[in-house]
Amino acid sequence: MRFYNLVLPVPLPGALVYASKAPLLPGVRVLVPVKTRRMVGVVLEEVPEPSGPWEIREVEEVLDQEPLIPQELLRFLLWCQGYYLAPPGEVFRLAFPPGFFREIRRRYRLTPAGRQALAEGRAPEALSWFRKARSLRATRSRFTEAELSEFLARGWLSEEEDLSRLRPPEEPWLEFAGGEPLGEAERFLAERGRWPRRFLEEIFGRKAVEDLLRERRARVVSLPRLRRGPVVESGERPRPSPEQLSLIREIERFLPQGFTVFLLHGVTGSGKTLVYLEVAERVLAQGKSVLVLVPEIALTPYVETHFVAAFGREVAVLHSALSPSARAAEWFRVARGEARVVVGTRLALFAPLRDLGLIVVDEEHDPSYKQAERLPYQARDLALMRGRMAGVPVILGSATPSVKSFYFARTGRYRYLRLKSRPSGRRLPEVELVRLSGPEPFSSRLLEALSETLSRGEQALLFLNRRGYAPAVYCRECGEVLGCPNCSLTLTYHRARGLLLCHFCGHEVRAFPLCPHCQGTAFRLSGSGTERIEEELRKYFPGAEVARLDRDTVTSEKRLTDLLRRLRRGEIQILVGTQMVAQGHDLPGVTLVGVLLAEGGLHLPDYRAAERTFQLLVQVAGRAGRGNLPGRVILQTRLPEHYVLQAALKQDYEAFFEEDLARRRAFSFPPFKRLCLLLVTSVREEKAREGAERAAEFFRSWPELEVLGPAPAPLARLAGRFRWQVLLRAPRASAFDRPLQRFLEEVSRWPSGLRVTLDRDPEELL
DNA sequence: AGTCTGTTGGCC
DNA sequence: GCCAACAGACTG
Repeated sequence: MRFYNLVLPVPLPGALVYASKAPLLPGVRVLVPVKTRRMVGVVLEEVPEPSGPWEIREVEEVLDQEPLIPQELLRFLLWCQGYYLAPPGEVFRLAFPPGFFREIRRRYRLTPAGRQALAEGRAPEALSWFRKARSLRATRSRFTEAELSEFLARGWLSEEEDLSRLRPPEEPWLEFAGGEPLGEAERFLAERGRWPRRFLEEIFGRKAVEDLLRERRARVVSLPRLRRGPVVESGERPRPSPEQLSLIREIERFLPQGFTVFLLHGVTGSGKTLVYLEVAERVLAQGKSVLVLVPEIALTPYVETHFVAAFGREVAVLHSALSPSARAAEWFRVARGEARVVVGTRLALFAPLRDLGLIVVDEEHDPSYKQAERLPYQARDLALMRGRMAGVPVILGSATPSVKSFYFARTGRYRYLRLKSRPSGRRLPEVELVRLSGPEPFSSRLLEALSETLSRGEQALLFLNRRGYAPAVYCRECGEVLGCPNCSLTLTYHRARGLLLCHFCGHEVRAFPLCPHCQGTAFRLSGSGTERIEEELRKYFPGAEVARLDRDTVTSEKRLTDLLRRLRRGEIQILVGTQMVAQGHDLPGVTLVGVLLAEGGLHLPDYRAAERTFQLLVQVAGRAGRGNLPGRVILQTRLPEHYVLQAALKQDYEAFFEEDLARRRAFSFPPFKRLCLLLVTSVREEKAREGAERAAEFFRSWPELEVLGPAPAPLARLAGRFRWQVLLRAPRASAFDRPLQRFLEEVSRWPSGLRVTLDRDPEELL
């Protein structure tokens, strides 16, 4: 018997030991019994026979012939686990497509006998629900234990284990048999070696494919499904400019040195993608693989198209909008080394690439790289660690680098590469600040600019980071604001839906209820959201077509592309939107960009609020004048003197950076110190407070740590739970390791009813 | 004693 | 995360 440490898909603090007669390689998956359940486990390492008091159970089945997770990734996952102090099962789940690493559950399904009983009316109509296979959990909410066992005893239901989705979906491919290719279809196949039968039949017809098989010019093999990628003509890559070429040379000069970080600073459209492509080509030629991270699902098609044009089906795409089977198939192509380039969002960081040779993080400043829920990891930061552990270069690209990355470039830890030239023929937009006073959402300056733009037949984009009609509603009688009963947030009025909504927990009430304080019936709306702005614009410009782009109007990918298409065709004159409009869409007809409240977001309790606002303003401004016409940007603000607005006015990144860095130095924020945020929540307020006080007390005994708090979180109550927080500060990240470890051990002995979450390197202090 | 409901410890 | 075991409340 041999013994192995296994990671299981449950939030256990460590690995468990199982026995196996056959030797197992680290990184393979096995099926094991856990208490009364069965689960997939991942082999970590062989261990000596343990002498603990528990019984060692045996591995039931080996799921993979070869490890799907390369050694390098395995080590990286363990590092992540140690850094975030998360259960290894939670971290390992990130490294698999949905379904590959999970508990195996029972399902119940109608048998032929059950079907017949239903048809003859002998079985209750409710039984027809089992025409689809159903989980035990879903079944329990509909039927009692007694009913279920009766159905089983009568033979109407069968019980089975759900072993689907443990492996990727496959499909038949044709493999070229060799020799001199004859005919069109055969030449096409010979060029590729093998290709999905489905696609061959689409191009050459069913008969041609059958002929190939009958004449034994090709054979059928089963391989992972190939995703239908973008249709791209290959070989039309532009040549790098002299400026790009010198940067490419610079990066290539450092390739043999292993881990090096490059910060590629260049405006959108300045050709960063071409630099990535050229370096990637060099790395692939050395037989290594390339990982390219993009912040948003919506940006993958753009980057994907360029990479597919260059590297064809060596490119795999990974993001959460792929169907589970598509994601599994793409993932498996990567694990088997069939795709050596991965383009994807933050989850692609954990792609099982073999012989990793390069990591690219595009738009590295983007806040989407930080996962907000569950395990709060920062994919950009982790990409640097994966690069360091694998000994490979990392390129961070951005038009507005994060303060942290720019600081490291300044101090020489990263190599700084600047792409200065703009895409040909495009001038910097003309930016102006307009002071906003009084409650009106529009300044006269903006209204004038809008009518000028419309009269020239051009388009305008207005930006306001607040959806709904009015962000707050006050009672006219007692003056109280209508708040969410579960959260410490005001309810937002959505006029079209006739509802008051909590934007956090989704709580909704019909507009307008009685005032919960005084039973008053009259209300006053305060402030404006995109819905109200849209309405006002219709009043000011009755002839213009006004459209709105926010989460309320854009509920699907299709509606977004429809809206953007209408805009490009000139069917829309004014588009109002939340930050969705800031994201990299190319809108050639837009010559005027208006930001209704440019300092919105600056007041947030977040040391990066200034950075985020500046980046957003530069990005929104970049939407103006991307076609042949010059662009104009109007930033409305109540704080025109603020350094962020002054820097945005001049579109001067370095001015912003210097000022922001000085502030961070003065207040001991990153990059000068490291932070860790501890959140204690409970349905009982005093429990949350006591927990936070105990935590603060605990950390005060560690001399290297500075304890700020405890204090109620800025969002003091969310979804019915009270929230208290403690902020820890230290000179080095490693100073947190021991104290946090000890703390988590202690928390496990605390009475229940409290939830403690850790956020290492928090980016928002909410 | 039997039955139901809510809480809690531990998974090898 | 989830199950089983347990405690306590209520029933007959």
